[in-house]
Amino acid sequence: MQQNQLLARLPRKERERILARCQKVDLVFGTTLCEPASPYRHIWFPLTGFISTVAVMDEHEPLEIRLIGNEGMLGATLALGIDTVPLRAVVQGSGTAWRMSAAALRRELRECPALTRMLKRYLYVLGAQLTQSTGCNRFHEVEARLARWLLLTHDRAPADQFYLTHEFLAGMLGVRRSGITIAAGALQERNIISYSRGEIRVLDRKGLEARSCECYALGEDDYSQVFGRQ
Amino acid sequence: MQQNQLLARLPRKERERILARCQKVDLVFGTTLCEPASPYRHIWFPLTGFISTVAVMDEHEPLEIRLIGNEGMLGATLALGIDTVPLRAVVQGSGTAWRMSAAALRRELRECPALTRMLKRYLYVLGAQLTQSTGCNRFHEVEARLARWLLLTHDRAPADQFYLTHEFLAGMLGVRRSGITIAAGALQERNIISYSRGEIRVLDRKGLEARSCECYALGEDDYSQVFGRQ
DNA sequence: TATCGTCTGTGCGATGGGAAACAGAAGGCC
DNA sequence: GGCCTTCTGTTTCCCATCGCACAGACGATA
Repeated sequence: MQQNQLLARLPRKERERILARCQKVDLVFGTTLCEPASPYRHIWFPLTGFISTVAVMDEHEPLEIRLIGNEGMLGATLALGIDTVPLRAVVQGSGTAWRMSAAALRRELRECPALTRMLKRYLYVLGAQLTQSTGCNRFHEVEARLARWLLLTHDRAPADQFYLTHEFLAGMLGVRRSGITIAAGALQERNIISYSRGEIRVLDRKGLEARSCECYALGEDDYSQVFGRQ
Repeated sequence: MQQNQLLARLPRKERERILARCQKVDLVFGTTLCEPASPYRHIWFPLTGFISTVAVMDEHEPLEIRLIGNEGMLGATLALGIDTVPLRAVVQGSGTAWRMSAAALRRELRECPALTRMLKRYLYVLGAQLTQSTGCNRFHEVEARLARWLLLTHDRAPADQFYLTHEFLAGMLGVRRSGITIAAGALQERNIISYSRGEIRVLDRKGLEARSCECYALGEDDYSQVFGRQ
């Protein structure tokens, strides 16, 4: 089983120390892990599951802000010394994760500089990706944004296939359900994906990259520039 | 002249220590202070001037990400241990600022926990506001976003009047120039603002707040919840 | 006073997407 | 097999905004 990539980048000693404070838990699709404005109780390092954070807007469906898979973690803002959850977090793909209490994380942040350093770098990348998304939401069309989003999901999912209804995708991207039907239909037409009743399968990863906006690639670059390739 | 609000929140001793490392400089409208991907050479705490950070997008005018006035600073990401400038920064309103070398900031971050603590809080607020903007760009209409943007500018400008052409505003909000003409015309119609050849005057602050989307108020709330009122 | 550049007002067709509704298709359940 | 729910395909109408173009207005400068 693949390790969480943030933990994998810690020196062995620190990693073991952190893992000793973690429990392995199941992430169950649809579970809400935390609600904004409440204090963090736990933080998560996904392994095979993945989590989505969403902004709850007045008069709109919640809008997806980012996806967290084994490349990242939920709860990094604790490293800023503020305990309040900024966004709702919901399990997007079932699987496993390491979970740690917020109190333990705070303790480890005090005593483990390598962890602090890593979380700070991660926060920098988050900021960059958030910025990217701001522009993406403003300028890019549904099909390109859908392609980007499917790529992000594909990277984090353990298989080429995952469960996502049009309705759900529409909520995430902040567009109409039928807008997704059109865009997804166009991708299916080109044999880039196939889907049926929520089961989406990525057939042509390169094709998906070609139909996506540049925001996908730029976000990946940000991550690997800060953390180094693999 | 009013102090920078972040510095004002430091304990007196630390503040004086920081100020001893700063020079007072003029911010000149239109000057580019830093370009993305280069290392920070200086950081700025605006006093009467204000700075805008913009994301440079392929195939689009740069999109404004945030405005920095005396409530904030440029260069906070240095507290994350990464020296690279994430966004282009341009002077938006002439005035003054405290400027400090990046090297001095790094030194002070090591030796002054109160400064570190403050910058981390500030970064948290930035993240929250960035999130807000993502949704705002996605859902809200030009007039509401314009009103929000004028409020942000009004808060940071030393007077009720400032220089902003429609062309410029259009670039900031990522819309057509004539879209601004329409929206600004509607605000002028209601005697909320007046303008002529780039000189915009806020006549009715409350009215502007009423026409703005909720994002303005939410962003202010984030700031004051983290830092406390006044 | 004449000229020029900048800034603003306005009008046109085109378009991506929003809102709502409905029909068909595929599974699950009895 | 029959029924119901969920998911998807599609249509119609509508609107905000785009892209573009052009005209008017104002200020500066000669």
